[in-house]
Amino acid sequence: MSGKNKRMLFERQAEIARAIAHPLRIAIINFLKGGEQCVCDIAKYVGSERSNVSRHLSVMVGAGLLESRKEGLKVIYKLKYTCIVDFFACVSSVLKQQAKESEKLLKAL
Amino acid sequence: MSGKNKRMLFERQAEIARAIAHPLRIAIINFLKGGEQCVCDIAKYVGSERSNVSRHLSVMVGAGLLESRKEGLKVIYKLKYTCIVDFFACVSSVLKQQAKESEKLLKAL
DNA sequence: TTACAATATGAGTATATAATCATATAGTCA
DNA sequence: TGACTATATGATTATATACTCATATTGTAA
Repeated sequence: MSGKNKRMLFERQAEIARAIAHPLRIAIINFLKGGEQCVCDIAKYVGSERSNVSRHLSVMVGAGLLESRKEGLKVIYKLKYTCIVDFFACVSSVLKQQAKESEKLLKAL
Repeated sequence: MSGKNKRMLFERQAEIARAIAHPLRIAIINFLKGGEQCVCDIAKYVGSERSNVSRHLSVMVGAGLLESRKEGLKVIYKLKYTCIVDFFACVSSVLKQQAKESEKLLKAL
């Protein structure tokens, strides 16, 4: 792959990572793992203003992580690619290893 | 898990995602997949100022993704958790699916 | 039609992040 | 010692992101 194409790929990958990189959005992804949900229920779940949640949802739609459909007054969002969830498997293993390290350190005191 | 602990977990996960979410840092991670490297070589590889690269490296060290050691004048950085690389497997599959979609759309015109 | 509910979005403000340049620190070697 | 190299970091500026409030849009139902 050429340098220019690599740069474009890294840019797109960063876009997706940025779309994940917010605690509220991670909470939303976790909620949507259990199935599609409307904005109002997502807002209730994550405990934030609907307008704010709506913006975070559109960030993720923009990055291609979510898709939505209308159902009467409501807009229903769902995860488009379930493999996003795998990301958290990796992150969790990192956090676990970090926790182990701190534990070791603690015992050494 | 309690709501408070969940929030803390999401915060830590977001921290890690943020530490990945920059094209330069993704380029660095890709470079380090091949083995540990000094700042000067990383800077050459990604085509950026050493001071800038140094900052990006410290962001990733701060999030616990990298570790470093001194070797004479040089500081050598390496990936601490190789599973970080798995994240890109997921992202790549998302990008591939998105590319397929655009292709379909293109053919329909 | 009017009143209401769910969602989206513009505007403003606050905060975070990134890049650059200058400078500091630490190690090497003549 | 002094000159040099690799790296880190303070200060500045530019840009991006997040949150809030007010308002617009769209659909429902009386």
